[in-house]
Amino acid sequence: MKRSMPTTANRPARLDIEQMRLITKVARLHYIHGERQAEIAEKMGVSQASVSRFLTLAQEYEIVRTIVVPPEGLYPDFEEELEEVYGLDSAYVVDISAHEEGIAQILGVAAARCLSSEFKGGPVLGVTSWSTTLREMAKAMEPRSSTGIKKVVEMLGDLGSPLLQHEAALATLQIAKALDAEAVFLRTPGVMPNPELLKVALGDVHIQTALRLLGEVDIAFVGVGPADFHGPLEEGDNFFSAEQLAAVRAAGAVGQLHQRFINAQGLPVDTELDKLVVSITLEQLRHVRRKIAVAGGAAKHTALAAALAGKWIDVLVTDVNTANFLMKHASRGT
Amino acid sequence: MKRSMPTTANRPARLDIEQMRLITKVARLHYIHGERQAEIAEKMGVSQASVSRFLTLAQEYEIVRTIVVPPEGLYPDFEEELEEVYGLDSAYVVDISAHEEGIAQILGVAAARCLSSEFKGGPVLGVTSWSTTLREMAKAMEPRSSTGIKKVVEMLGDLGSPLLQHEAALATLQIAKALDAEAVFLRTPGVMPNPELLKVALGDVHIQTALRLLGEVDIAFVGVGPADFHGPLEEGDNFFSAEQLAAVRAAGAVGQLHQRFINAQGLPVDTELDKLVVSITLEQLRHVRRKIAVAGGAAKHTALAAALAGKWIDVLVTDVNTANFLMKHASRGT
DNA sequence: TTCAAGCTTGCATAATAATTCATCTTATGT
DNA sequence: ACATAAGATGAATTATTATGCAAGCTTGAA
Repeated sequence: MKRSMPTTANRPARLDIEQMRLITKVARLHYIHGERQAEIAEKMGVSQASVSRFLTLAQEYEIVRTIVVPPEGLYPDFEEELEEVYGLDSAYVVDISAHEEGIAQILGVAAARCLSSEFKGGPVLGVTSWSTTLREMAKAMEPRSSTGIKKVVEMLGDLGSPLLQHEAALATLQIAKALDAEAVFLRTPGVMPNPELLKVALGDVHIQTALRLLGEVDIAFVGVGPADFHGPLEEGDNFFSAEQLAAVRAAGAVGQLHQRFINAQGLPVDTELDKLVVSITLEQLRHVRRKIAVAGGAAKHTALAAALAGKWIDVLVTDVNTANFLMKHASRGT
Repeated sequence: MKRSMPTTANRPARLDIEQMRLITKVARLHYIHGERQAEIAEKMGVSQASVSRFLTLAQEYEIVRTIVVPPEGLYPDFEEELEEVYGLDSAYVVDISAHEEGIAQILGVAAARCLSSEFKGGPVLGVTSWSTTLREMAKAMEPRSSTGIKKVVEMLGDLGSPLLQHEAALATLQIAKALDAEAVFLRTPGVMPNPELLKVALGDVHIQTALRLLGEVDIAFVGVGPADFHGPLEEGDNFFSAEQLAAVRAAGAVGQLHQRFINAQGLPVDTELDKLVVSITLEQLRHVRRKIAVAGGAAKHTALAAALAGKWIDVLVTDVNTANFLMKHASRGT
């Protein structure tokens, strides 16, 4: 574990399946069963040096991933208060003060960790993989079976660049695989230029299947964001124009859930834009039993407060600063 | 990362928040930024030893977790479980769905690895080339030298049509060639109509040579099948009659190894039929050092479970569905 | 066939990490 | 205040892991 860490994993060409098997086996023996390289080497009839090299390869191919989870329960007071004030089923507040960068990664990892307690029953899980946080969560998820989840369905069409779309699809697949469930994609632009094009898209049978499934979602990762450009999005790619966003803000929108706009009280802001979006509707979202939001960072403060006010969230995973803001906001409001 | 791995993380009492932050920070510096313990120690003004201890704590508190994600199509967890539950030397599980047509090749590679890696001293290899799986394997085997194998001997006489017999002989030859060994054939009907004809066959000197060699087999590809017609066999050609099979099933047989019947516990089912078969006896098979079974498919599930129960298999190569069945079967059994 | 380029492997060893042990701190009972 | 035990800490040591290098194996061209 020396200098092979720079995370910038160069992705060499695909390897022989036999090689992969070997690497995986070695990785499991070392990291899961805790055997020393020398032991493994003897067992497999190779040199310790080779075992070391296999483990390096395992890192490069991301067969092994080392994740650092911010410790849980450092802020029990915040968590209880948030649950109390906003009527949440549960709140997770993580500490990001020690870490300059990568809030999305930290939240994602935290979310992956609290999955185990949240996932009971419910055969259909809804995700929005275009969110950076959720993609990080996908990476940090450990494969496990016997979750009740049968299907993992995307709740929002494509946004952003083709590269981003690809990554989103990959993340959905990773989540599905980790839960031993089937992935259902929603491969169509998430925001259409005009209502007619949306009608055309709805003709596709795959799209129809996915959209029908959105009415049966049991657990959803709610995507919360400001009524503005944010994250990896820019004007141009499958998204609203600056004018459209300005207009909807003028109509009172302060945030959106899967690109469905809401005002400060959490009520839907009904505009024409709503007819351009391919995503779970607020009406459908209302019937989801468990709505999980994983979000943090100053940019999302107001939107989160709105979503909470509208009771759109059952489980919140956020950072301590955001928790702080939300508490102050609540006391100001009342 | 020495011997603190046993997963049985004892959960020490809750720690100070500052302590937690410190540990998290150290963990991130080390695992995410890849800094050495000495660097971190200097940066934080403590000794390298302390950093090491912090990292150990991080493991214990599960602030760092190392996850192993098997590549698509690999099932190391199944393999380990099978080895554990059935006391196998090694198990090899392949993905059927992904490589619909290439599965035979994968099995071949697997078998070749079993042969090459573990045995130096075993000069006699036993095969049953009438099995479809084994013939496919023969085709896929790459020539390799320096296996200790000197002779490849057929362990079961002819079954099925003349064409099939020809293919079987060819497969035996291919395997022998690939291993740079001598092929010893057993060119006589595998199932005789009556005991007298069997005696006649035993008069042949070639047959005698082959049968004598069966007592010295070191490695065997065990042929496992149901107590029924199966594979390319039909009533009529060198095989039991439907009545005979029904009778032996009534006597408790659920499967057979080279046409020697066994019951659900893997114990021999002794009937008259045993005197009609020209193949390695169960008694002889028991003394084979390495018994390799390459088998899959729903038809063989029960028979495989029986063979495993009777400890007739040391190395198992199978498909993921069969592995699944075998695991469920094992847990039901206990 | 022969040769060389390009890989792979294992040995020996350098680099890194874990542990022991003596020492120092701190908390607590008397 | 003193004694004592429990806990931390770091220097030195031991254990483990990574890597430079040369030898061996393949492949492909001549």
